[in-house]
Amino acid sequence: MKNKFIIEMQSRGYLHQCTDLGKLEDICNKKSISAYIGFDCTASSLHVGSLLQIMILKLMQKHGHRPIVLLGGGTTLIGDPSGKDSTRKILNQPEINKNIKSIKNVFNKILDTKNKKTKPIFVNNANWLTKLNYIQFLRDIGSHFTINKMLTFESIKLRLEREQSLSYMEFNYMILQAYDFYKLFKKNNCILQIGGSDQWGNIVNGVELIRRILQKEAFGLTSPLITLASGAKMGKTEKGAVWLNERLFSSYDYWQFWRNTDDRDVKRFLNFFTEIDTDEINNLFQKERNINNLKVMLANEATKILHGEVASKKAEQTAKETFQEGGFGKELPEIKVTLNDIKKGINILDFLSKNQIMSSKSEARRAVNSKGLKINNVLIEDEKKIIDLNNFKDKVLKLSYGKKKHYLIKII
RNA sequence: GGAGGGGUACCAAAGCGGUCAAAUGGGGCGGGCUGUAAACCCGUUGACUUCGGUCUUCGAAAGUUCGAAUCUUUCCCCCUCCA
Repeated sequence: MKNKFIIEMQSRGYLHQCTDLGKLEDICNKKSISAYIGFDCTASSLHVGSLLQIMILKLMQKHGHRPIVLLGGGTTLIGDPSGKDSTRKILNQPEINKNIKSIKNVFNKILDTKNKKTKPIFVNNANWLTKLNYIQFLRDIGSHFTINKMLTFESIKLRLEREQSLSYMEFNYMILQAYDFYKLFKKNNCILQIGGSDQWGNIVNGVELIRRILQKEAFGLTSPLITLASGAKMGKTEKGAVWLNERLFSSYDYWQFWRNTDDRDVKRFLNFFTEIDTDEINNLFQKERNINNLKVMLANEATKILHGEVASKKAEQTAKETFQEGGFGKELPEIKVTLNDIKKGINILDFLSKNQIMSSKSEARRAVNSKGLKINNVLIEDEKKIIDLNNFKDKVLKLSYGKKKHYLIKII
């Protein structure tokens, strides 16, 4: 029997594979379930690459199910070999704990933490993994895995085929992930693990472990790998990776990231990254002639979900002022300078390289020579240009590099 | 353990004594066109510069030479084949 949650998973394009979709639907129809997704804690923030997973958790909540967010404090100590050509940098526990704390903020922003019934549960697998007894673990869990089978998994096979070294430590990752699922199944009655399509093998292992040890059925479900129309990896901008933490990637830049979506990706992204109804999205595409309006909508909605309505509005307003009116949008990145420095006058090249707008004076020089730099919308053609008080209006100056990068230089 | 091949800029890959800050392609960045899109076209892509040049780079170190990415030695790493 069809289930609303699963139907929406499908219509939004979140669903790639499931161990037993029919049965899962039956269960979802009868009761609300708990499902978990594990997240890697190698950085102090997740980036848009993880956003799809988080949106799935959000969708669960919408349909009355409870998400469990596993912050892999334990597994990050090992490093998942899936989709990696080489061993990852190994972090120590204090670093990981710091990352977990920082990453948690994002979930609290995106997910609904008010509704008691669907409030997310945060777990850290370091709590059980670091306490394991090696011999006991080998006997209880290790005995259920055969090397023969493990060698057939894509993540392992690939590394072996390419003759890239795979340490015994990494080889154990999938067992640990399977154990996580087993643990959560027992402890939190979590019957479903969700992940990206690259996690399929790891997830299935967990499902099988639960069946072997407990003779109970658990489910696995994966989301598709997001590919960009251009073929590039999602989540790169001229400012680097698109982080979800505001401290690393401002809400204005985040808005811009979505605003700059390729035409061909807009529809999919509206489904993936906003809560607009799928039918409504189809409708919009029929009615709206100007796809740019839909990009603005995408940017507004996506930013709202992560950074809130106020930030989203501000970003939209700034974009309008900056791009349509050529003005000074309030949310543009700010660079502060002292009145004294400006009175003395500062060479444009020195200014650019000292404030990290450019990585070197040579780069700054190139920018000027290729007509890429503007002050207050006026092209700078002389690399000897001195910035002084005359360039400021009300203590503010707008510096533009290319068409998309704008900065407000403020005198403090 | 034996035999061979190789490590060059963000990536791939040429160069194999001077004309090499290093061909070419991809990527990045800037410009043009446009719609803050795509495609396409042009430019650019080590640092510093008084724009004359100067300095640091071709796995690491030492050496040969007027001169080395290019030759020699040692070391480190990777790959292929044999055991």
